[in-house]
Amino acid sequence: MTDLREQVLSASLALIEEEGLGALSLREVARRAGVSHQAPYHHFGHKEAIVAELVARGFTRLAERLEAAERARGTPARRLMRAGLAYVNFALSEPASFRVMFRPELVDRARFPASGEAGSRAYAALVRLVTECHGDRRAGKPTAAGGRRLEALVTMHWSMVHGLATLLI
Amino acid sequence: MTDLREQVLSASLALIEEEGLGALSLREVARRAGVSHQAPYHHFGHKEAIVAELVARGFTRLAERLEAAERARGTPARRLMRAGLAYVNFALSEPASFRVMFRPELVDRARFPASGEAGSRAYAALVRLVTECHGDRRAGKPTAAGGRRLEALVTMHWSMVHGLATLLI
DNA sequence: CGTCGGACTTGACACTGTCAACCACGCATG
DNA sequence: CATGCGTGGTTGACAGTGTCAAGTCCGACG
Repeated sequence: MTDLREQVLSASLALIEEEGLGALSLREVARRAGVSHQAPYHHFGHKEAIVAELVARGFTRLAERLEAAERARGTPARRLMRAGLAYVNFALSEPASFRVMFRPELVDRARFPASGEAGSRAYAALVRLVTECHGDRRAGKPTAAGGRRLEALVTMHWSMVHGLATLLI
Repeated sequence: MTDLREQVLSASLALIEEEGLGALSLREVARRAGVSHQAPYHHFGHKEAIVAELVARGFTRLAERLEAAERARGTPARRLMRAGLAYVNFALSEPASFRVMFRPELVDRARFPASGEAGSRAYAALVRLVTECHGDRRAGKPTAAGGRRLEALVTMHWSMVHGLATLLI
């Protein structure tokens, strides 16, 4: 009724959740919002812009959850564990957002910088968590030499928890 | 010219490689093969069937590479490492296949069992490699109790190498 | 010779994203 | 007060898509 923009976004998310990402159609979304097929287009310009906004908001919410885990009490390892759980929980509670977020070819991050920034924010939280955790802990097997070892560690953790989340949904 | 079926498959792969997965269109493929827009349809029935065949062939080639790594000489750990390299190399040498293979919602594995079987074959090779490797090696941190520990280990390795491969392309 | 089946074509349909022009209304300004 | 204008909305069109239906061609086989 009131704020069509929000209505379009939530209808898109619902549609993705119900019928899969391929079924996301501006016209169907408009139909669900009870509005003509060009009304959403007036708010967003391209279909890509809708997806970009969904991605940006999703990453923002994910970043918030990770940052909350960061502020939790306990050892660094415990905080990292909490963040991993938060990641998986996010994927389970918002599968539509999660799926759309990790489909980089859907939205050109150069043209929609907000999406990229939100993603970077979540990634930065993960980097902090891992560095903090491995500052006083030795790594299991020293993957490689040089300063890129940290990056490799982050990739390792991220890949593991992301793979798990993907398998669960 | 001769075998339209093969021509359609390779044209599809080329199209995905050039313009991304979203641009895969039966009609464009037909155009490239210099044939009417219904000729491919006659060979495959649905668009999904083309993708399913691409997926099945991709997984078969990946499985072959993993099995080759399995037969290599050296310690189990070395063989596992070789398999990981083979995995990443596959992703880099056939990025179009790789991308289409790990998009489960594109092809319904119940309706196209060949795709699922090829995937299982690759997964089975990975399971053998990991079990062989961790039979005489202790795990770094015992993730959980019960017989599902092996499965968790496989997921861990697979997620790591898959995440790496995804990041590289 | 006939006919039969597979490979292929042409033509249509509903659907999509997007462009263009048009309408209604609230609001600041001449 | 009238005027113009931007904002949110509409209808109508266009090219492109996947898919269905019917027709055409041609070689193999009775």
